[in-house]
Amino acid sequence: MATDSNTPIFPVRIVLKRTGLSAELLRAWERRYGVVAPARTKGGQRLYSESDVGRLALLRRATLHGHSIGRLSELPDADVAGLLEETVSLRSDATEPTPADGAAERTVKRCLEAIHWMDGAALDLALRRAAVLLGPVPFAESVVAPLVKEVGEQWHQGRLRIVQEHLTTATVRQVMSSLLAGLPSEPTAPVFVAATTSGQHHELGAMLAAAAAAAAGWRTIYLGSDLPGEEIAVAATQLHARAIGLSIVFPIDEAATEREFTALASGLGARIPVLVGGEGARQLTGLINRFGFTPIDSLSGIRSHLSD
Amino acid sequence: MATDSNTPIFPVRIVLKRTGLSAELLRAWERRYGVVAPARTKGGQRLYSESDVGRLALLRRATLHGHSIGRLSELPDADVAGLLEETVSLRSDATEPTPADGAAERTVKRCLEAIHWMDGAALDLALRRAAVLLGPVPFAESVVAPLVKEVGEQWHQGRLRIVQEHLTTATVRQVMSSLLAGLPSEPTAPVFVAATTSGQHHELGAMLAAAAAAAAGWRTIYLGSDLPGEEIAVAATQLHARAIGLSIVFPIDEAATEREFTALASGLGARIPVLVGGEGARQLTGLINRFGFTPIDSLSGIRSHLSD
DNA sequence: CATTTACTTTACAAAAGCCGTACAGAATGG
DNA sequence: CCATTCTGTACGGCTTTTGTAAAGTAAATG
Repeated sequence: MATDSNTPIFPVRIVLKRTGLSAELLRAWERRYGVVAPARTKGGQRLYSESDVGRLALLRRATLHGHSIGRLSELPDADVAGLLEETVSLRSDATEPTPADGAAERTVKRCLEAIHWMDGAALDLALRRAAVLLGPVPFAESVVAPLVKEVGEQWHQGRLRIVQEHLTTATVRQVMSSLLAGLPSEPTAPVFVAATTSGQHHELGAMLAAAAAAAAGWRTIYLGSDLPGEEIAVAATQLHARAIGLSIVFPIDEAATEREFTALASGLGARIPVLVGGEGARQLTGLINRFGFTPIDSLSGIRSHLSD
Repeated sequence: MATDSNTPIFPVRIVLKRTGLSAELLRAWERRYGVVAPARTKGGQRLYSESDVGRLALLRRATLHGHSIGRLSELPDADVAGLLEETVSLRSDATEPTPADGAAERTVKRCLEAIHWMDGAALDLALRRAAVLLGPVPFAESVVAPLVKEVGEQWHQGRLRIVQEHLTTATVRQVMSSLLAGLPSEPTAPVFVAATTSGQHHELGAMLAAAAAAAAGWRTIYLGSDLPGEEIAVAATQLHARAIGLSIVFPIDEAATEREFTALASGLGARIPVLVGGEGARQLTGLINRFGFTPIDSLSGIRSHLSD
């Protein structure tokens, strides 16, 4: 092929965009540590290859997690990736604070501010920054989930307008879906169907479930919000889904939910596990168990359930 | 064959229209980089072939995404397309050059098929391919708009299930929003607010309006569907919107729509133009005019209105 | 034949890059 | 604690790249 991952083709501005580095810093890294050695045009301008970009993005994430560029620069890509993986996973159980750690809270705060001013661009920017910094899964767990919860509460208390909630939904959805698009998915992987039952208009919970499933390697189909149980059943059957994720937030209407569950359960020929999350799941555990569904109270809960 | 994609038939002015290039720039590209070598008439005027136009459109889009024309000019079409896909954040399995003409119709057909089988991945892929190939505006006009219309009709006739409509919405939304994210936007550009009034759950019309506005250089805020008129007014005021886009599809309920319009109009302090599109706009022109709003019947209608 | 459209060449200017150098805050190591 | 790196950032002068404009001529159009 004419363009493999070592063909120098990307001008510096694209590299900056994709890695989030500043021009000065990138040049400093090259000059001082030789992190990459881009080809040059006749006139002397840099031309980077796909693998250069990958390495730079990796290095940047690693530095943001506290590693020093001087040391990293001597390591091959694989080692950097290993190191990064190690630190990120360490953080989750060792609760050792790293520089990137307060980032989640700060991002949530900044997002709430942006939502208050209805500044969609700022919201988008803050979210994307955090997404790059943290990686898809921690981003979903430590930024989106708390943000959604907070927005839900404020909206419930009348401290946020409907538009603000809508704007949040639209923006978060954009960011999440562009993240999901970046996750690899095997055509043979088991299928996960995410949706929200009739009357449930808050779709971010389902979106989060979809993200968690996708990150766990499942092929994820996101059906959106406000779907009759019967329809969900049809889709799940036709798609040979191996699991279904529902989100119930508000209103928490036990009778209506029961109707939907009944329709869903009777429409499902085979026994397909149904995971139910969201604020509503906490309050309706009885109902959920009665149908043989599984209540979920955190994103990591989804992950562990999907591992089976 | 008399007219294959290499037959030179297009005079320069058509090419300018279709690619969005300026005459000077096009000639500069030919002179300096030899991006295409059009045939000439006896008198020396340029005649471009279909594949020339395709290549030029592709190159233009790639440059807008930050690639430098000097490098791109050395690459064959397929590589440019590959690069573009990559930088617009897609993964490609390469192959299939297809810089062809009936692409739009074929894509719509393929999409309908995918929708029928609820194959979200295939739908996504088909849409993204077409989006890269055609560019945002033609994509919206010649693929998304017809597709949405067709899906709406089939759904209305009961030939499509609710899930299928939802799946379509979710997927199209993803693709569109990743496209929109790629469009440049000046912080000083006028603001366009797109939404759907209460009771209107079909949001793709508003999404299309948002795309058209963004492509015309506006800063676009997409608020989503099912919003009370009052809320739209608040958002538009706070954001200093210079225009508002609404989409009305179904149900076409004149009384309800009038209520929403009243709330919207009374909430808008300054006179802000309100564009109303969708199937409903055709049937409610009287109402729309009564409020001083502007009925819109095509995407290009939006564009021309926003030029003022 | 007059007006519009298109062509070529030449030139200019803004944008984007490059480099060297410098500086300040943080981290490191005695 | 202080001195010494290590790192990120900034400035200023220069080159390359790219888009746009001007001037003069020729072709097309009605």
